[in-house]
Amino acid sequence: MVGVSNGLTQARRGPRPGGVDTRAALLDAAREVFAERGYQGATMRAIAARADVDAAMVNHWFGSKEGLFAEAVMDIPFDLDGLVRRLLDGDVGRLGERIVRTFLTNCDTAGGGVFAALLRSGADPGPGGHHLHDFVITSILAPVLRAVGVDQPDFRAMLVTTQVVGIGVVRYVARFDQFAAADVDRIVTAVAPAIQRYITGDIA
Amino acid sequence: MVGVSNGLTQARRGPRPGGVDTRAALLDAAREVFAERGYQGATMRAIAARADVDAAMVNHWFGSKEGLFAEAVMDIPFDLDGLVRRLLDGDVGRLGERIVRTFLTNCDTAGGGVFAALLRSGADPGPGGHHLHDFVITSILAPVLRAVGVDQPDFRAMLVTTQVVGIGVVRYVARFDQFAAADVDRIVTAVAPAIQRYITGDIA
DNA sequence: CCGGCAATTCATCACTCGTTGAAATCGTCC
DNA sequence: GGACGATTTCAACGAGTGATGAATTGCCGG
Repeated sequence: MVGVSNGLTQARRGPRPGGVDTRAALLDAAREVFAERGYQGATMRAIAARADVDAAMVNHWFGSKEGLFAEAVMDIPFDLDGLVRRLLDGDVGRLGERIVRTFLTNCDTAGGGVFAALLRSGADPGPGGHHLHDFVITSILAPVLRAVGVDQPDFRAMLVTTQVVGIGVVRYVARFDQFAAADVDRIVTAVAPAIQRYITGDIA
Repeated sequence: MVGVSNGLTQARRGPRPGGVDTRAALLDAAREVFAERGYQGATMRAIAARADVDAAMVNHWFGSKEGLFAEAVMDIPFDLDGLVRRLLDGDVGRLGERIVRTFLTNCDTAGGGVFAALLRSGADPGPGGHHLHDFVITSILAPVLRAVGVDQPDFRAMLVTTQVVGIGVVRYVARFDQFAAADVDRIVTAVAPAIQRYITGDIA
């Protein structure tokens, strides 16, 4: 292919008119492609093509493919403290419900692709190998479970993780029809009691 | 690298003495590497190296990388009917326990790598994209749930899948330490009631 | 109006991938 | 024991990868 947006004539070099934000376009495209194809499967050329830009821009703006991945997927500007606080704010007996609902609504709106990218690439060798653990458990669930003050907080956090990650895989990665299309409330109703039991129930 | 087993001298061509089964060695190596690296990440050269054999043997015995994957991972000689029958044999009230235990013991012994390979490669673009669904749901859980005779069998099967797949991801793919090392009985005790509720409990 | 800086594209490099065909070697049957 | 077929390794190809450096262009301060 000769150009990027046009296959016949060569695209003009130099800055683009209209002050378009190439960096941001690359970040968006990267999240999409990483979510669809995983870290290895996402080629820089495919990402650049989706951003309608030359592949060399990845190196120009992020230094390397790994740098782009770090900024697009792992460097989530997330208010972790606020999230933990919101989860803990309310009846402990309904914490399970808040966790599922928060997870689903967050992923359904903005971060759906981010979770898929994180998980898909967590299964890849490459950067971000253990960031799923750091993110889900170390940063969120373990603090929450500790604050609740139950026994075996780490094992309980792990149990909650299995259920939440399982939902994420089925809904956002594998995209099993019936579950990917299911209503958030329906899933919350069905799953929340199971998670609640992992948090405050008898598991030993 | 010059040879395969020896970096200095060239390995002798022609059949190997002692009637070693190259095909089987390749299948075993393929299951391992596919499980570790996913479909794209597993290179034919890496698989062949683990089987201590030249990469061209993959094409000789299986035609292509995809053929090897199909036979090594997807073509599991599994007694599905027998599995379904064993699950249904016994108290319905303890079906959840049987499902988790069967899943864990099967994966811990032989098929651990197979599940990881199936899931990792299910997240890859490549062959075997929807075989996770066909295997877990269509072939196993949906028939079981239908035989039990509850309402919403498909949705219940989906819920069970989320929990089982989540355990599989955390234990065999992401390998979170605490859960990968956990005792089977401990996990069964903690998780079985949740799955049992998905099967026979109130979820709507 | 012009000089420099930043942004963008192009051409290309070295490397790895899956695949292929030929050469070499072993086992077996007559 | 000699020929033939099956098995194995080797060398190479074409495509695609991430990365790099030069060439080109627009924008902004003087």
